[in-house]
Amino acid sequence: MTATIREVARAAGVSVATVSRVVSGSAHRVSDPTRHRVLAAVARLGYHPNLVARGLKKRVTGTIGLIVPDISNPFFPAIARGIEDVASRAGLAVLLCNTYEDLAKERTYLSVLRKRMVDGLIFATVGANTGHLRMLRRQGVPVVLVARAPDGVEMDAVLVDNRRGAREATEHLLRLGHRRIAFIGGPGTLPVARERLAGYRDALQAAGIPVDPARIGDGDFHADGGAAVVGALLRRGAAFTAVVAANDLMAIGAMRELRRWGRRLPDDVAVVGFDDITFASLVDPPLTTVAQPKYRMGHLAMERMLELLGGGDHTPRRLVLEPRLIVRDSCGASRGRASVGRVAAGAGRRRHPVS
Amino acid sequence: MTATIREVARAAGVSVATVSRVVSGSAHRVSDPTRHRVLAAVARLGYHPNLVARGLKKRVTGTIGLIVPDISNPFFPAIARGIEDVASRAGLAVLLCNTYEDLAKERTYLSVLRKRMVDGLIFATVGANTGHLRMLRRQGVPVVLVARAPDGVEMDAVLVDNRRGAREATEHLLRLGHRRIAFIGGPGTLPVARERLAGYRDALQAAGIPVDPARIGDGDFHADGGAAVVGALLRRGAAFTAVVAANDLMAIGAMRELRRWGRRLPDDVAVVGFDDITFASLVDPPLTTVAQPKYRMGHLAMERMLELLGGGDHTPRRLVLEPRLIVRDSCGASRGRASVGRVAAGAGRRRHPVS
DNA sequence: TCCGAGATGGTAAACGTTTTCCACCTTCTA
DNA sequence: TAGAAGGTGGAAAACGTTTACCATCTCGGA
Repeated sequence: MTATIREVARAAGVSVATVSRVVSGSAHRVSDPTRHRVLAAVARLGYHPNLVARGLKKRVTGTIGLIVPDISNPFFPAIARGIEDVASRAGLAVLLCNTYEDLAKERTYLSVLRKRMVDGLIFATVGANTGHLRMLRRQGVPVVLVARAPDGVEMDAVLVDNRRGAREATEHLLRLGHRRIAFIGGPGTLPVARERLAGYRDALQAAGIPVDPARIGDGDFHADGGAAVVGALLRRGAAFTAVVAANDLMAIGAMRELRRWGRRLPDDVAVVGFDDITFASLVDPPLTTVAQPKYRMGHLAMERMLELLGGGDHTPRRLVLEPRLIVRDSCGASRGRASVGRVAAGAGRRRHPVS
Repeated sequence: MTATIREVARAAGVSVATVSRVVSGSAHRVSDPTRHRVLAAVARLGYHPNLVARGLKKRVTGTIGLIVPDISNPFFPAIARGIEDVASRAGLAVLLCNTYEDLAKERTYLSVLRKRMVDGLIFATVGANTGHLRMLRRQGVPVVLVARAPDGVEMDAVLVDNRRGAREATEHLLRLGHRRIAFIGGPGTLPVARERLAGYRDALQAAGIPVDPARIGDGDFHADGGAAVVGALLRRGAAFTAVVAANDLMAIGAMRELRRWGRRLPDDVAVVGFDDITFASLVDPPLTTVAQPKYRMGHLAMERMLELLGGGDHTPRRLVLEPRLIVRDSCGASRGRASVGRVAAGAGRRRHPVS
């Protein structure tokens, strides 16, 4: 079908070695006349080197695998773009795989991408289970984790301080005078979800407010899940004037559900999310949220991957970036109803609790 | 690093052929005792077949390439998911590449994925330029186009009737009594953008309303672009009571900008989008839009790819699906202010034109 | 007892590259 | 004029599989 290097060699009247030298631009010098004859033959036959064969010989494929849990959560495309930009500058292609938070699928993809199909692996997906990761590391496959990492495993990772982010979000609500703050968590199996829950607890405890399990629900990081948790809370008669969601998708779903129940946002209920996906600023009211430097995380993760690929220092490095609270309207702060000063002075207003 | 088939053979005391037979599950029978010895060796050494080598020999790699213009537009992840679900059931991995609407990047990726790195290619990205596509086809690479296809090129494609979708969106606005309808188009180079513009024109002309170029702006399919177009229209003093946007992202951007200018939605200006991305129903007001069957399109495209890969009938088939108007609040229809009947009877209300 | 048919498993040739040697020419220097 | 040095390009051995072909063994039937 496609021409092989052998046919080009025959057409140009040279050896395959010579053809290989001119098309792969190796250090070996080839005289100008031969080079031109080869190039002419290449053009005439429409030859493109077979990358699989090259990969077999050179032991590198020029592709890296990126495993994400859910490509329809805009958070991950944002990271992916950071990764891709760096990768494509380095001439690498990115093989993107979706696990839909399914560990079995993650394992399947892993064995598909196994060593040599891919030069390195970036995971944005891993839950608590780390067996396969350790195995990879033992086999010397370059791996970097991004956005999510299990605790206490020694691997390269680019993360955000989730606990601190959730704490700041909660503290912001506390400063605005809220005392009954609900929490929509992620799947309890995910470390990232547990960390955000911990941050929420930290803030409450620091303010001397007891953590009420009746105001905490487990979501699934999807909009519908966020709506479901809020619905359950309301049906159960839980009382809250504010909600912290463990990600923006759930926050947005929660807002939709709250509105369905006739609650005004942010007057009856304030909402804060996590991630700062593009749409956070486009929903109504614009969502106050804890921003993760998504593009930058992807960027850094891929740069680290490049180092690993280049045979640099292999002692794992954990990069923890700082999240940043972005105040928009969904928390009510911009309406100036409760000034931070007044609240800080202990004059927190009373809102009428939901339900 | 990783064990090779040769080492496994030595460890199990058999030939490489035997190992290959048991791990690749070929038709050739191997006795139970040998099979077990081999499997034991495989497990002991942590052997995984090198897919690159296998790909070289078998002439298939088990991966297909998916080239999309913009992964951060949720429209494409939705299609990707349809593709991936079918692909992964068939044991194929999907190599996803982003071109960011850049033809040069598209060409680069193409040459990276060139024959043998990938068994087939699904394009969701192609503009008017088809040279490289024809070339691919001539070389016998299975290609299927999804969501976007240049006119008059004979290739497999799964599309939506864009012209009709845009016409229906515009007609809906006309039925609601609007007479001054602006249009936010996509890049004029994209056939898909031109088709939607044509649909808008069709509707206006059928209603006997002249098409006013001053109410038409070219966007870029991004939210910011939609906002920019609306901003320019308003600054220019264009008069309109409704906007049709060539995609949801631009519609959402337009809504944001309209609000910045103090316009109430949908009372002052009605907005209709195209695509029905997830967030269309989550913004405020929920966006009336022309839904594309995204998941299904991906599904069908990948199924066609499977047929092509299976060596089935190679005469190109063009599948054109019907779009569906989804009425939400952004067009004002749900508020019942202008009944369809009254408007149809010629009693269309007058809204005060914008600016 | 012998022959043929299965069943089993080994040998070696691909697959399309890259790269290490090595050989041949020039050309320059002594 | 001989020898060295440097510039070119060819031969062939990998890379890790799969698979066509072949050899051997076992066993049942004549």
